[in-house]
Amino acid sequence: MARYNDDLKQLNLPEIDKKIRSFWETNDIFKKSVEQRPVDNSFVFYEGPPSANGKPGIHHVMGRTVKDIFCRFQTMKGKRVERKGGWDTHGLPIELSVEKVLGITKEDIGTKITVDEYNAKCRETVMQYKDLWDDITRKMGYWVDLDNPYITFNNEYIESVWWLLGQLYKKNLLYKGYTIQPYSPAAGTGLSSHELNQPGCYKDVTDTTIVAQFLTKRESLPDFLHGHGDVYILAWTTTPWTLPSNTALTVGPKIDYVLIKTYNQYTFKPINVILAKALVEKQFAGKFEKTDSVDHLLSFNQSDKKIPYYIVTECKGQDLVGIRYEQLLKYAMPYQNPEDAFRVIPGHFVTTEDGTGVVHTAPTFGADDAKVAKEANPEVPPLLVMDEMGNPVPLVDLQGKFRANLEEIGGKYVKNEYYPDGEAPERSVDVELAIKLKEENKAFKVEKYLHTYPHCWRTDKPVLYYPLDSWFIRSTAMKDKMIELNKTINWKPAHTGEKRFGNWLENLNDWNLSRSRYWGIPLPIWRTEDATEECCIASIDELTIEISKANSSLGLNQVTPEDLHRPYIDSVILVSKSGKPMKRELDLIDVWFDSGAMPYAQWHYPMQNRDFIDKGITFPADFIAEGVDQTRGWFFTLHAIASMVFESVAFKNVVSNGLVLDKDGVKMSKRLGNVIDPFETIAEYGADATRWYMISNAQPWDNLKFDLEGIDEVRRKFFGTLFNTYSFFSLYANIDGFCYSEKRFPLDQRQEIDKWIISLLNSLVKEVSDEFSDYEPTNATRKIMAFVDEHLSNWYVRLCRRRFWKGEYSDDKIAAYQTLYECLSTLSKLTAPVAPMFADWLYKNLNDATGLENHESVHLADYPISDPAAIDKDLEQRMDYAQRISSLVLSIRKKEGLRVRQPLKKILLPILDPSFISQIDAVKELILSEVNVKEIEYITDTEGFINKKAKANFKTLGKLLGKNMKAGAQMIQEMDQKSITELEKTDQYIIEIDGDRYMLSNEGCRDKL
RNA sequence: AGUCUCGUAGCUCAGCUGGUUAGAGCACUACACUGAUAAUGUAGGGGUCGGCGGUUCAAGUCCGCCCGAGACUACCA
Repeated sequence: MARYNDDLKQLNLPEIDKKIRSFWETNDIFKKSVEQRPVDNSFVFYEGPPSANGKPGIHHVMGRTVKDIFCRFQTMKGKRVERKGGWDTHGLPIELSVEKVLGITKEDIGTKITVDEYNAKCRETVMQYKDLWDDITRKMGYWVDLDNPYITFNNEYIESVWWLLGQLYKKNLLYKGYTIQPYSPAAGTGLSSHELNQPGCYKDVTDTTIVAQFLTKRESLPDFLHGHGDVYILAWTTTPWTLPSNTALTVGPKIDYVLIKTYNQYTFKPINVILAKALVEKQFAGKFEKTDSVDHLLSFNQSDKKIPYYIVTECKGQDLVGIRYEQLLKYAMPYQNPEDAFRVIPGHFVTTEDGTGVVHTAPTFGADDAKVAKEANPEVPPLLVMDEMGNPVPLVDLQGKFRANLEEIGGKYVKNEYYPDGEAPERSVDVELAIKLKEENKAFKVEKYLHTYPHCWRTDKPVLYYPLDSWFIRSTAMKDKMIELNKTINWKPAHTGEKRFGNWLENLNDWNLSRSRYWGIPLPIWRTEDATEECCIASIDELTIEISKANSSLGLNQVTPEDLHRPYIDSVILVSKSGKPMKRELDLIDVWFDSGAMPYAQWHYPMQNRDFIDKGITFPADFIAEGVDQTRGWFFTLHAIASMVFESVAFKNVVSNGLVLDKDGVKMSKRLGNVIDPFETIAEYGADATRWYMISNAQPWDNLKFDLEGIDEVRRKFFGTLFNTYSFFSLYANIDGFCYSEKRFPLDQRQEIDKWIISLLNSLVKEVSDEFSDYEPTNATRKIMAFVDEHLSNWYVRLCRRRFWKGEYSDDKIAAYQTLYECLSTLSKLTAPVAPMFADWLYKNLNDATGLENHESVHLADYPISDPAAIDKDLEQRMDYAQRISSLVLSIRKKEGLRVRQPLKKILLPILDPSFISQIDAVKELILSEVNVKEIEYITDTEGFINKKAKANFKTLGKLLGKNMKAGAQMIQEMDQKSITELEKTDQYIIEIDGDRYMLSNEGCRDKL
């Protein structure tokens, strides 16, 4: 006779893990679970590819648990859920780790090591931890196809990416332009924000700051500024070396400004200066004193201790817009439209927190500056000059030196830090300029100032903000489309989509695609030397055709490279329409484009599998999940590419999970040694307990304070209880030989308590399915836990124990077995998405013994469907009464010192309405045996035992009584027995408060005993 | 600096559109059970709901400010 497996004397989750894992592998359960479902009923899931360059951490277990849960759930709901794995193989972290291993820096590439050697090393390194990843994937029970993953460095993948870029190019969404980017002159490279955010990059530095006096041109002044003599505008800078590149002053249109008469503290010349009203006291602190008398001002003498200042008039920033001024330092003029330079423009970013409320604007060295200058009408030109080659260039070169032809500052580094050791001059350019301005009556104030400033993580020297040439995607052109499409996406949690992602889209900038690196997807754009002609290659075939054109036209002998990476692709020369040679733009593309391209590139679309996308078979995704940190990363790039190329969303539902912190809420880091090793955790506690803990403890999008004791609690409390329940069942079922071979008893032939637990079970099935459908796994697990612990184990099994061991193999006993079996079997399915191994172990133990279903694994079974006919809410309610009355009685016993062992004759139960009696009668026996009492006597108010009290129903009465609510509640509380009886009978009771009469009904008062 | 999230018992978390005495689990204490026993059950103590102010008859819940934690974006004269 078939037996229920009872090998395990006590719960051993790691043991179960091992058994089930090997069962899955030998029997190909994952594959079967996917393939048994129809192709035309798919649930599309995208795997955000991890980089195998780092080791898997506990947070990866978290993220992948979320992914796994919904994929497994949908599979059991009958969907075909393909789960193609993938590897992210490009990007800076990989380059950095290679450089670390080889002990080289970027400068060495091309000298100490060739580009192809370097790239070969990257290719090799990127998969260094693949085995660890495959291992954790298996051990944590994450089902994803590891055999056919997409790999972003493959030619097919790159080709799809090129095709996408080609689409953007055709739509005129790709362009080359310059932006201000962090740049390290010492390292000769632009820095990404990722690099800038390395720890220790922001340091406190003391800089020489200048409040400069910009002399306005009289004829451009508005009327109210006339007649005061020379008027200067004050502007503050922490980077005086940018002053020669100044081309505008920016004011806040709504900010209040004042005109002040005073004297320059260095030259003592009388001056009139304009600055923000809010900053007057800050700028005129110390040496200055305010005066209301013009005479006092005029009588000022150099030997006076304090310099007086007098406020002449005030105005709004808007009134200053358009004023022109003399160039402060005349080293060079903008090569284009110099007549539009040196004027006051409006800018909304201006604040009055620091400085003067007027921003010195040098469009070549500040991102805000460049933006506001562009927005001005007419556009303010940046200070660019022509170099020997006839190219427009800023006054500072790529080494961080002023250009040679700039008089005394020519050839000098803009910061002393850039000089080789020991060669820095005593006076930095900043100081030199400060002195010069002081002497020329152009400096209002020179001060040292302490602030944080970013430094290059490699050279440890300050970063420069510098205009660099880059390729951009004109995402701003598609902004509205992206916003509109985002509104159709179901974000979990909603605020990540509405706020974080929504705000990001509202403030969208063009996407800077360029990266000047070596290991990544090359930009497929070729240009002639003079940049007048260009082409964008969208496939390998196209490249081959263009190469042969170039070969015949230019007499070359090129072949299509086997590897599309640098350096091979760099040597390809194409020919333009007019017959000129074209070279590839040397940049690589942002790796984020790689991952955003994954819906298409994973299938080598459109060169292969056209239908997958065109017919919507694998696009868009029904579901994706990743950390919140991907909001501007993967979530955005997926969305941007889908919006721009396909005018579609890329995903319909997205779960963004939070961080995994240590148990004290501190971020895990190697430095602090608070990192949890996922392998150890799973080996010790089992994958299921780990997964269940992570999901049930906090919502996936809240940060999780990861505490091993929490896993232990889940193991004991939840899995332990379920295991014990099963052990209990199998112990007696094996003795009695129950194999569910008898016909299933209809519910109405079973005991009240059987009907009850089956009713609850069906309610649970509905709730849990709804929660999973709604991407709420935490609620689902919490509901299952409550059922298992509170109802199944603590009530059903405990009260029914006797039925399992007492007497013959009777119908009642069989009914009990059937009931418990059904609960356990259903639970195995309900829990399968979260605890796939334990669930399968439980399912197989049950089903292998009874053969009731023909599935070899729970993951091939269908998710349970709630049977509404089995749900009896009245029954659920009266059992709830029974539980509560029992608890109440036990509590009274406790208070009175009457042990449960001591039988009591009867309990008195006050009854408020007659339906209550029939409800209690149905569960009477349960209560009596539970509390060891012989009988229950119902008492009603007619017998005078009950002292009734009425209580206000605040919710309904609040509207009626308004501010008299408090008094009313008090009056109701004090109602006597007669009035209460009266109220119950007539359904009305009149109270009077402050002369106002109110008529109350039963609805407004609630009986309370 | 900005945007967003969070702050409820020693710990981890529930508290729906504002409504009566703010709830679970763990831990702790006491007890019961001894045919689920390296298991199970019951009872109990424990909270000025981060702080201040406002709206309201009524605020853990709504609004403002502040404090603290975290994430992202930016680094700005």
